Amino acid sequence: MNGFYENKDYGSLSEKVYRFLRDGIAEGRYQTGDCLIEMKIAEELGVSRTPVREALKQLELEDLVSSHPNRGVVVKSFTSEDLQDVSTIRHLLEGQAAFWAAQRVTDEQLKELREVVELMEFYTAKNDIVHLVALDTRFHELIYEASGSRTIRHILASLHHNIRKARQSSLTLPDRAPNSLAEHLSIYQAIERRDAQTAKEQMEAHVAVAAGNRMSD
Amino acid sequence: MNGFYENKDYGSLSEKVYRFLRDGIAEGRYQTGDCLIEMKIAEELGVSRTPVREALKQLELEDLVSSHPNRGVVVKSFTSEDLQDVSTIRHLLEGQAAFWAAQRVTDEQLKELREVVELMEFYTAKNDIVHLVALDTRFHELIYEASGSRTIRHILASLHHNIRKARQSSLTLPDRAPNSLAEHLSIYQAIERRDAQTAKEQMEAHVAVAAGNRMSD
DNA sequence: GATTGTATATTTGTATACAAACGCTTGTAT
DNA sequence: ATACAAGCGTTTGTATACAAATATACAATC
Repeated sequence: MNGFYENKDYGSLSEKVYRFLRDGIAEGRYQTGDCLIEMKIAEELGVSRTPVREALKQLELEDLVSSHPNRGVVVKSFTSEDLQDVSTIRHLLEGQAAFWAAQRVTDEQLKELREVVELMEFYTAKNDIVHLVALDTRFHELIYEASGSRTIRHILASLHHNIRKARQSSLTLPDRAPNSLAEHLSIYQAIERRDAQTAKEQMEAHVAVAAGNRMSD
Repeated sequence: MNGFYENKDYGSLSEKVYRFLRDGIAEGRYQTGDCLIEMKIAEELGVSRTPVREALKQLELEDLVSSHPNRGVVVKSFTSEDLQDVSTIRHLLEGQAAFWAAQRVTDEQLKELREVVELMEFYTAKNDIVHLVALDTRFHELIYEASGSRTIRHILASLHHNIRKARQSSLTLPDRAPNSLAEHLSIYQAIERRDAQTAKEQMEAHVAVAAGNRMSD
């Protein structure tokens, strides 16, 4: 099958279609320039056009596809310059998120962050890349959360998908894990002692390195 | 009437409904916490639920409303902290946009920018606030354009609506016009001589002041 | 009196039917 | 042969009908 029904079955059909298409674009199953026809997708997935339309609308607002009126939607292209720009923007925003997180983090959030870092130490020792990637994502999400800024969370979540697509061909480099751990630890420690400026600088350095060799998410 | 049919009649119905609701939220016609019921809006506007759904979906993705499953969508609240955060984020991104604009601007775009600044001089002398506000918006949009970054344009356009809503009660201060002109001129000059760092700094200063007393858009 | 179960109303989620717009092909006239 | 127009097929845009989910009100039972 096409994997559609293997999705978790929580969420509405629109949600499922959305995830199916979004992942399809990120994984390259839908290529740049491909035309996404509502009817075809609906038939393939065994649903009606309505949830497909909603999914396409969402993709359009996330800038992953562009809709030509009465002509269909096509998968947008991402130049390497686009990717570069997204990295820079993420650099700016992640730094600011860390800054705010240091100022606004709650004890509960700090505890969660600490746990993530400790797990990172554990899996780094075992060189377990799969878990480390998941923990990295979790670490960053916790910081967005701790920043207390709805807007920054919103923007970074939206950028996430662009990054995924842009990154489909550039592979993860595993060797960076130990360095990555040290960086995460520095960020955590700065936040723990409420040192906003340092937290920001450490995060900027971390994102800059990650952007350079495409490791963390 | 409710003003819906006074909209320009280009664009689809969904577009028109979207603009109607978005402006309604920005202008306070829909208050924080209000429930937006598809059927009611559809009846009020004399359209079916389908375009209303699309409009609500878009508003949700712009973070202006939140949708509770099977309960309806409600207009989100904006705390003063949210507004503060949006200003900071805008500060960062506008600075970066100016930086890139200085590096990437085309002669054609430079000419347009110059024309806008000259018009600003003209209307500042006449103290014509209405035209100045429009020109200010135009100036910033041209810089987004010149930055060549699709992503930054996308994010800033989206923030624009949040800012509009958050700002509904804080009025425009007219006295700043002469200072504002000088700031725009400095930014333009830095871009003209391709001085990216200065363009960025000037823009950041400009946005910071504007955020402080709510003048420019 | 409090709690729980059921019926009902409200609202969203999805499917389908129909209309309008656009591109493309084909046919005809010059 | 080429230019232009008419017709057809494809695809989106919109309306409507129906199904599913949830809250609410009310009654029954403990």
